[in-house]
Amino acid sequence: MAVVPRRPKGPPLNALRAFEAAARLESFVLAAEELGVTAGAISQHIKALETWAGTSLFERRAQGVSLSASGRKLREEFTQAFDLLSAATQSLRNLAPNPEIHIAALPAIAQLWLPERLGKLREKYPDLNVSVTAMESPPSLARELFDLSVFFSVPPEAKNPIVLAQDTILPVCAPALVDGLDLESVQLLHDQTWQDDWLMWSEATGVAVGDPARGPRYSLYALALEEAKSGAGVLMGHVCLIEKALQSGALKRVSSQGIRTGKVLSLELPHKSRRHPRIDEVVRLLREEE
Amino acid sequence: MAVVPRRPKGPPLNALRAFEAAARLESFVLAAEELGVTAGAISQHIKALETWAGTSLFERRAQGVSLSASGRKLREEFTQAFDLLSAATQSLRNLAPNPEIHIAALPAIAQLWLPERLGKLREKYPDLNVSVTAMESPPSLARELFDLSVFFSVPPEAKNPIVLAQDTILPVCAPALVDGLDLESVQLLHDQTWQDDWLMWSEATGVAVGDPARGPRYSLYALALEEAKSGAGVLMGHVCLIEKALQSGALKRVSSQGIRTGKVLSLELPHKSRRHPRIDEVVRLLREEE
DNA sequence: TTTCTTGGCATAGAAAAACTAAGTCTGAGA
DNA sequence: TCTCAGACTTAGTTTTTCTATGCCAAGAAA
Repeated sequence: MAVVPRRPKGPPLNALRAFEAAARLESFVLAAEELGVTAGAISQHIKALETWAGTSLFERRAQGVSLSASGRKLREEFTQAFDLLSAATQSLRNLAPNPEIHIAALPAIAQLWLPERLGKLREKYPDLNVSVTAMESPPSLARELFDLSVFFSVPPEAKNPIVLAQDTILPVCAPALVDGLDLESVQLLHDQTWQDDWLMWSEATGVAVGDPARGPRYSLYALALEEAKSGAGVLMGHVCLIEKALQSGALKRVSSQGIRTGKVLSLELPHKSRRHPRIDEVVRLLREEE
Repeated sequence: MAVVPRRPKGPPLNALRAFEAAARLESFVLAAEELGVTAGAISQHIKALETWAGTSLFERRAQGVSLSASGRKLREEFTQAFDLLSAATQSLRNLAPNPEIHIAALPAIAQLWLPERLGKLREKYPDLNVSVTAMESPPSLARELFDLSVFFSVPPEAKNPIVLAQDTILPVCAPALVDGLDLESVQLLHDQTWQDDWLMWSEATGVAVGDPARGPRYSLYALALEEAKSGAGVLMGHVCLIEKALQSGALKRVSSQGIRTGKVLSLELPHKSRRHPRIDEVVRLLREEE
């Protein structure tokens, strides 16, 4: 009692941030991904915080963590605080004379859809400073420092998406393969993350394709596309991503029956108060309004 | 253009905290003190942040820094964010089974006023876990993790102070010295931070004391008090701090003319939403209501 | 003037924190 | 039963952060 220690320090800020992310996502792995570190780091942060607070924050289960009752109450407070902090940081970034425009997109979109548009953008506004980060799932724009994101989503999912295109799929292959093609026996090419494209198309059109799961899988859609161009098989093409290959004749439609997947190519922006000063120019161009 | 780097990281959180403190206090030195580090550390954080943002945040002058126009706009945002964060941290701390009660006080108060009360407190609630930190100026209770502070202040200064006592001063000395004492020639004892006590008293009472600045200075009031007890001279006594010495007879009043300094001994609490669950018991006892 | 004091800057080295990598453990589902 | 996902642990490394020191400039004081 009545010791006189040095000024008491709060817990490490990074540990608080780790807690907030883990609490919001209810997963150390997802939190780690959002913060760009390994899950082990998150685990350590949480442990440090639990030690500091003298209380346990998560209930560890073998297949994932869940917030303990006490942790749940805190989540809201911390999320609010870090949202504000993130907004302030965005303002700070926008102070710079010509701040970079950070775009987040699905790898396939980043490789196949964006480049052409960004080329035009650069032509029109040569001073803009754009960078693109590819990732599997859309970042929280309230938290991460992106100025714009382009992903596929099912419509009621996002808050205020700007719909750029419907996602329409139809099979395509190299011109050499197209004559006398038998969809029931030819190799089918798949993207890792869109494994049921073939099944969906076959069911929707009634066209028989044999085993819809046969054939090689690629971790990148752009890779599958290259393979298709060189005649490795038939790819289920997402129209908005293969426009260029169709125009140039590098790929041909195998069937004219395109179907909608129900997803849309959607563009999202952060809250108004934290938008990049020149984001409107970019959005207008991406929507092809000019 | 269109590189695909790893997930972009924001600036280090600690740098943001340093900026917030420096911006609010408009001084690296004060910010360093608040955060419990050296000024050099703050300087480095700010520089890192300025590099990250590509903009300068402070205008450096030889006798201190001032916020640049762009920095000023950000201050409010960051202060809000860190206030929230600090509140959330407080909630976290209060989750623990029996969280410590952190008291901040002026060194003199921590040494001379608190101990007796804390003794009673311990007697009445033996399970309470109290710690005391001495510091020269009152901490921001919205920011630092204190549950209660006791300082001298001039009334309109604090937001919601609980006034514990008026600050009344009068000269005291050891019993052996009191007979035939000549205030114009005896040694006067001073506390470093209350150098004008003697002048104020002399002017208010009209009693001549010779040169009011003569005699030794002590960096701690408790030290001056000990010296007075052992007969080194006459101390300007702050009544609320020397009650015990007067009661025990270790010190005698040299004059019965006490005057008010205009300051009050005041107790402050953080905002309601972040108070320690058992703070009311402590406050009641410190106010001597029970 | 000259000197002193205050507040900030730069740098090197030391200390602390954060991160990764690799292996372990556990429960769920095939 | 086997496999897998998700979390944990630990050791070692890398990165960040901090301190200590000396320096400099401008205002205050002598």
